[in-house]
Amino acid sequence: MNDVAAINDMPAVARLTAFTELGARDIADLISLAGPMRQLERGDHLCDEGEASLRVYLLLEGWTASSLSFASGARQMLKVHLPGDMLGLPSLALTNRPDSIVALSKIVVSAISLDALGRLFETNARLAALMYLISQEERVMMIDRLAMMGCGSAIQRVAGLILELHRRIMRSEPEVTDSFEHHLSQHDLAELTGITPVHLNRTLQQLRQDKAIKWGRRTATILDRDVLTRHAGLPPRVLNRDLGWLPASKG
Amino acid sequence: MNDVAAINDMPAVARLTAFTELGARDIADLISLAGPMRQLERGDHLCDEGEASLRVYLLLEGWTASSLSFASGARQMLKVHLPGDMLGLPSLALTNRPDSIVALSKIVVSAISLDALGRLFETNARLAALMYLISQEERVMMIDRLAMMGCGSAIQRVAGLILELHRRIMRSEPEVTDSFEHHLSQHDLAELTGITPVHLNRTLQQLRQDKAIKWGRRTATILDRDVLTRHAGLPPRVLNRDLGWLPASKG
DNA sequence: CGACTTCTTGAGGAGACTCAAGGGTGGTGG
DNA sequence: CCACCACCCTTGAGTCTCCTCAAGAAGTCG
Repeated sequence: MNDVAAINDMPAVARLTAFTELGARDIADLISLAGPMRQLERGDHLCDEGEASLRVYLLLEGWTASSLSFASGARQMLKVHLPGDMLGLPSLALTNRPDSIVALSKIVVSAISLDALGRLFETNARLAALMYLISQEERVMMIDRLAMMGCGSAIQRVAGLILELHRRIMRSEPEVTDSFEHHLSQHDLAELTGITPVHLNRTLQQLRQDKAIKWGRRTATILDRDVLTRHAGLPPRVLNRDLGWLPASKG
Repeated sequence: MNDVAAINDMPAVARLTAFTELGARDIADLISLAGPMRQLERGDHLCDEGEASLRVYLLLEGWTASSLSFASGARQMLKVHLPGDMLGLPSLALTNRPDSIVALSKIVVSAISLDALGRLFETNARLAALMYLISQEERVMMIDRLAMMGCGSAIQRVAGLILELHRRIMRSEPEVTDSFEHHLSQHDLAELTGITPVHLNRTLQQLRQDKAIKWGRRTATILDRDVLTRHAGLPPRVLNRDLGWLPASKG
């Protein structure tokens, strides 16, 4: 079982164990979710807005982004997904997907059938509750981004975004310290922060001049986290590991 | 049991049946979640950001809003909650609440203990999956608002917000058509849309001049939904009722 | 009636946008 | 290996939306 080996040491498991320990049975149930794998290249669309929402994916390798288009043609990039993230969950609630999912690098995803998801709720309440928690964590990330979009100057948005990215990357790749590889063009950053590419460029340069970051085409470095944090203006979010209310593990 | 009667015909149930039918057992399990009730007046804080997140609430009557403050002192209002909404769920994932919850009118809430929530996942997989779905629906609403904050002009944001509010109110109060009661000052609207009160006022007047809406202190009327929709630039979201994958109801 | 909050209106300024053009960088094919 | 092309980044100048500051009108409550 190549798939199992691939998933076992994967960020998808780490995403859950960030909250609490998993038993062998839990990990087995989690792995059993994963269906057929699929590879895509940078720029490929995994799915498009408006489509029926029949499937959910687990991102195994690479980066993707979900984005949304307005009638006017404007596009807003909603979120960058890193390995271990589930893709397309919000669509479950709707008849048609609200967003498109595009590969930002070469990626590997595993399709998850809705039936498998339904079965998980029946057979493993602890995992189900953990997935619920992850949904709430996603909501918190949206909350922070929404707040930065509403209140924030360009520099605040960019600083906040970089900090969030760095935090998430560090969680899935413990060897990463202040430097990390990324797959975002300045155009992508602009769509994520809701400012124009031109102005994003000037904003990045201001952060470079402040010696807060280095931002290269593929590598970014955080030079002064304090300056960034001060710009962002939000406290760091600490995951709750005090989860006595969760259903007990079955082993 | 006064509480039961109060909850039985409540928007909280409607929120779930918007997706699928519930059995008597499901409704009973849902009602058993509800703990002690609490009343607050407009302006009261149900909970404050930074606090430990020990409890979740179900909003039974009235309107609340969750908001978040920056180090700079700026405040962003994240969401308006209507009767039937659960309050404080995102906090479950964190040690400290990211947002404050404030009453926008006289409200009645019911506290839900985390233990009761955990038990629900063990005893009623269908309800658990439905609550998961509602979380995804909430994420979609955040997605739309995030997009409007990123791409949108002031008028676009305001139009989108009013449409969203109206849609949600109509769902919980079927007798409402184009006019509805609200509990939002212009200052609140400004914090929700991320623009200044002064500019919000001018934006409202523009919408009034276009004969798109009436916006009074307590009553709003949608005069021309098409104009609003065109301004908002997003398609309406239709809930998915094709949910064969959900665990079966136990009766 | 008076004190308060909320809404409205005006004028000037700043941040972000648009349009436009020039310079790097990486990839492809001859 | 070099030439070419496409894409991405960078920089400049002018404009517009939205913000800030400030004061006045209108509605609300005791």
